[in-house]
Formats: sequence, structure tokens, C-alpha cells
Amino acid sequence: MKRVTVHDVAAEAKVSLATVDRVLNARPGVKAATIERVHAAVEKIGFTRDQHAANLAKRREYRICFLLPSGDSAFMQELRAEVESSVSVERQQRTFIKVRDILPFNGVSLVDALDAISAEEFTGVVFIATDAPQVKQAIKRLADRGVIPITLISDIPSSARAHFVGIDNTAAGRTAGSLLGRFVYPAGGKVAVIVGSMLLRDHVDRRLGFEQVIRTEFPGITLVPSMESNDDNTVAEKIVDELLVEHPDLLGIYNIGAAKQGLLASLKRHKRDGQVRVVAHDLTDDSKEALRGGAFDAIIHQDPPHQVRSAIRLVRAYADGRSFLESQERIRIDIFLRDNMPD
Amino acid sequence: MKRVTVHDVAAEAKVSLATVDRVLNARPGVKAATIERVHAAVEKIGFTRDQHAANLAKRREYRICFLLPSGDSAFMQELRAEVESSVSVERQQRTFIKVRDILPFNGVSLVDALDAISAEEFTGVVFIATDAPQVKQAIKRLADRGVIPITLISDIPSSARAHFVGIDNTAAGRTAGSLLGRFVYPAGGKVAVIVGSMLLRDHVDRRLGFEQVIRTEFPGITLVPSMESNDDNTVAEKIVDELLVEHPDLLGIYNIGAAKQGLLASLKRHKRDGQVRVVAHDLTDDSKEALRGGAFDAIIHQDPPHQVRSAIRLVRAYADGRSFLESQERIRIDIFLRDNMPD
DNA sequence: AGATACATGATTTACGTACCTCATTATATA
DNA sequence: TATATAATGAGGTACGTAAATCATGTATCT
Repeated sequence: MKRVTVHDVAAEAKVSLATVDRVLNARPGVKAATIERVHAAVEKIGFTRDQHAANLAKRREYRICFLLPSGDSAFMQELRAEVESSVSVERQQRTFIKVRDILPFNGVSLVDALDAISAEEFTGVVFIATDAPQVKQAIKRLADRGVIPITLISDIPSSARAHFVGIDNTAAGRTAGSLLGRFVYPAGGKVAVIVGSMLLRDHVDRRLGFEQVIRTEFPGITLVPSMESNDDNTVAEKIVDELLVEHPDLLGIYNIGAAKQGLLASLKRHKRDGQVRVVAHDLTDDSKEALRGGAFDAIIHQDPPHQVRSAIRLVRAYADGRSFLESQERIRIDIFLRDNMPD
Repeated sequence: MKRVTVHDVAAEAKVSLATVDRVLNARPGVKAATIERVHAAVEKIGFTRDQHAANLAKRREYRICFLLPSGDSAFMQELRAEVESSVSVERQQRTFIKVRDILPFNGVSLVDALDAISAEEFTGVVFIATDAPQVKQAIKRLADRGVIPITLISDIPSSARAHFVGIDNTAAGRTAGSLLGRFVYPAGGKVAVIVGSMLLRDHVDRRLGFEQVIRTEFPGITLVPSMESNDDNTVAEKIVDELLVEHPDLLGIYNIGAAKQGLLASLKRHKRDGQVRVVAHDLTDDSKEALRGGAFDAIIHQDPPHQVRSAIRLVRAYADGRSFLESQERIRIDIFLRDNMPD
């Protein structure tokens, strides 16, 4: 059971090793007929290139830059921790990862960071896109310089980014709507939405999907006009306070952004936790605790470790012009209840 | 920016290459003090062994055998398809995969298959465990022969298997209970459970978890005694027919096994699809269709591609005595609604 | 026919680690 | 002190592919 190597292919096709190499690596200077012969030989003896040997010989290296907001939301912290812990793992596969900080909610800072990256320095850049024309242009410049741009969490669909790693946020909103709708149905009644910022595309999309579903499928439910927390706990707490006072019959809340602590604090103070059905985003320590205690009913989640690994694999795949497994790179819209929480 | 190699470690530690090699590969014949020096040097200059070069030099090969039931449930078919499609991908990483058929629901067939495997032939075996003492003993013999046993989907916890790849089925049952409970609550009323076979540990566990949650958290809900479909559509259809006739006020069904077509057929014939809330297992073409049409409300799922990849990675990790990323190998209990279905 | 471009062969080096052999030096044991 | 044993060094080969160089053969064109 010896391994099938390029030498065997050469023998089988009755050509030299050099020609096999030319064919396999799509180098010029080989007749079409010869190319065919080599391919036939590959098929016949079942040759597959040894990835380890190939990578070693190619002495390929991948340098990836992650641009992460210096904000301190639990979700971002987990993402950052995941990136940092992948540094040593990925180094074994010749992938060198650097993290650069940018200011959160700040398009200019992102544009500056993108413009500061050269193809000599980095193979690809992974970042959370802010939906602004300047960012779009910066992505274009980046791609033109030969750096692979990968958007994470939040996308700019019509930009020059090679790939988006993240969930379909409209679908996530619809999912939240389906859940919360069923939870408060058939009683019917009022449901409120709290967004982080209407400037973030993912938040906007989530709200859109949520309202779609509620309006079309749960006609018994009334939507209370949504408010912006700016992902700030103090603001969120005030919003919920007012909400609970003004609508004592409130049945459910969909919390689109971060600032879950503020929401929880208000619910608890009004002794409405466990009564009002809550669907929120991102499985963090806070929300796990709230799920356990019954204050939250469901969490919509996108797995940070998976997203980080996926982004890294995608940079390598695009750099090599390789294809990749669609199914492995699709980020799922995870639903967590108390009972299917990890740990 | 040159790569840090073993040579650099040798220079830094002021020892020969041979000694560095002895230390890194834990070979005997090195003083404790010298080992320390080498480790210190590794730390200082940040050396990480190049996996590609290492694997190449080691000329390591992994041979993995998947034992799959020849049954034709959609879930098993997807699993099998995934294994087969991974053959060519994994070959590039020197992993050779073979599939062997065994009879479904048949412990003897599994035991025979396990006993027929030698360490010369295979590095590891991946199989769906049937919970029987004979199987447990066969696993022990297998492990003693030096083959790595990995259980998939269904486990025997106290056996000699190296690892279990799959979900916690009690938790899956609880998850189903939480969902269905909330869906039919606060109306209260009757909910029925249909199992595939009480001989399968995963089915038993699911029912257990489901009943736990319903009993403790949704006291308004009455559980209709559960019945066995043996994963047969004709049987399942008959069961549901009787159920719907006997309990016209039935609010929900938890379908634990396969045989979803029978369930659907009966519901449709009685024009109760969309009325009765249904939670079932495994996202297949049938259940996707049913989710879309509103006949099913939620599907509890375990991702076959992920499980196959995980099993393969685990065989390699155990074979090399390496550690692995817990988080990457944990199989999630996925919840799918119409709105977060893939595709 | 001679120049020219194209197609192919023959051969070599490099990648970074594993692993083997043989020689040499340091340390412990009798 | 002689001898056994442990610890280390020096050096080489192999793994399978990539990539380069130089030589040689063949067809094409004016």
C-alpha cells in the first residue's frame, strides 16, 4: 500500500516529472494532448496531491489582520479572545494572525485602518463592516492592492469584499419573530422591540425580519414602536422602565442589540422577569444566567469561534484560489433555550 | 521575517539538533536540566513545530472505518453521503476512509463488524453504538487491540470508546419540551409523544428529558401515553390516526424518531396540520418541507457533516495523542424553525 | 536550410521535521 | 582507576511536492 506520488503519475502518463508538475500546477508550455494524458493518468491511478508536502514545498505563509473594535461588549470580548487563542494554533499551519484595534461605531477609524494595510504585510483582512460609502471605497482600494477583504458579523453586500462571514440578519429577525410570536400567541397583545443602533445594518435587518413575521403571521400581536439603546445599559434600562409603566400588559420584548444588563435590571425591578417573554441576541455569560433563571426565553446566537475559524480558512482558500466547503463555512443562526445551552 | 525552526532552537539552547529533536519528541536520554534549557529556548524565540513538515516526515497515515447501518432513513442517508464525500477531501491529509455496512437495529451485526477490525487495517472505527453488553465487550476488545473506537449519534457511556460524537439526547428532549411547552402554553391541554424504539438509548433519553420539562414546568399540560412507531411510516400513521380520533383536543406532538412521513400523512388527512403544534427531529427534505408549510413548528437537529468531520479529527487526535479544541468538537443541539433553515 | 518558437526531458535544490547511526564526552559505579 | 552507562554531538537520509535551470527535440515559418 504505497502512496501514489507524482512520480507514479509521470510513469503512467509516460512523461517526465517536469511535465507532470507543469500540468498539475497549470504552468504554460504543455500541449493539450499531453495535458489530457496526464489527467488521465491521475484519474487512473488515483493520485491526490499531498497537502502537507505541497505546503511545505510552497513555503506559503498566510498573514491575516483582524480589525476589532476596542468596545467592551461581551460578544466582542469573546470574539477577541477567540482570535487571540487561535494565534498559536494557526501558527502551526503557517498562518500568522495580528489584531489591530479600531474605534467602535466609527467609520473613519475603520477606513484609516483599512488604508494602512498593504499586500506585503497581509494576505487578508477580517473586519466588521460599517455600512458607509467611505468604507465601501476603502474595501475597493484594499482589494485592488491585492489584499483579501473578509467581512465579519456585519456585511456590505455590494462591496468588493471576497466573502462575508456571519449570519443572515433578516432571517435572524424572522426567527426571533417566529419564536416570540408563538410564545405569546394565541393570547395576543403587545410586543416591543429594542434596537442597539439604527446605523448598524445587522440591527436594522433584524428588526425588519422580526416585524415582517409578526405582521404577517401573528395578527393578534401589536408592535410597540421600537427604541434605540445605543447598546448602553443605562439608556436601555430607562427605555424598559418607561415601556413597562406605559404598557402594563406588555407580553414580550425582542432585544436586538447588546445592553442586556439594562433590560434585565428593569425587568427585575418591576418584578416582570419571567412574565414578559424575552428573546435576545448573543449567548454571553449574562444571557446564559438570564436563560437559566427564566428571565430570557430564547437567545439567538452566532458562534464566535466558528466565525473566526471560518474567516481564517476563507482567507487561505481565497489566497490559494481554492474552493471550500460551503456547508462548513455557513454560519448558523443558533437558537438557545435553557435546555440546549453549552456547558 | 524568517520562520523559526528547530535549528534556531538548537542555537538558542546551545545544544545540538539531535538533542532538540530528542526533547521535542520526548525521546529518552536527555538530562532534566537540558530539557529545561530547550523548553526555555522554545519559549523565548517562539518556536512552533511546522505541522506540514512534521506530518510529511512522519509519513503518518490514518485509516478510518465507518460502520453504517444499511437502513434508508433520510438522516442516515445524509450521514452516509457526507462520509463518502469526505473520502477525497481527507485523502489529501493522508486519511483513508472506508465504509462498511451493518444491519440496522442489530447488535450482533455490529459486534461482528467490530471484531473483524484489526489495528493493522485501521487506526480508528466510527460507529453508532447499540446499547447492549455484547457491544460494550466488543468495544473493549477493539480498544485492547489498539484501535480507537469512536461512537457516533448514540453512545455507550461506560464503555471503552475513546470519544462520543453526538448530542446529549436528554438535553435534546428537554429542549423539545421547552419549545412545545411554550408553544401550547398557557392554553394547557394534551400533548403526545411518539418514539421510534425504546431499545435505542437516544430515543429513551429524549423522552425522558421531554417528560421532565413538561411535568415540572408546564403543569397545565397532560401527557398522552407514548407509543412506538419503530421508525415505520405505516405504523406511525396508524398511531397518529388513533391519537387524533381519541383526542380531538390534542394540542401538540413530539415525534422522537424518524417516520415523519406517516405522521404528516395522518395530520393532513385529518386536516389538523398547522393546528397541532409539532416538534420533531432531524432536518431532512421531508421536515424542511413540513416546516415551510407550517405542519411542523420546530425541528431539533444534529448536524451530520459536522459530526463526520469531528469524528475524523478525533481519530487523528487520539492516534497522535494530541489534544483538540473542545468547543470545535462539541455537537450542538440545533433548533430549526422555518426562518433559520439553511438554503 | 536556417532561424525561431514551442514542447518536453533530465536533474537539482529546497522546504522543516523525524529518525537513524556512529562517535565522543561526561558522569556514575565498582 | 578502570569500566560501564548516560548524555550529547555530528551528520546524513527520507518524506512528496514545487520550482528552477539547462539541454534537447520537434514543428513552423520565411
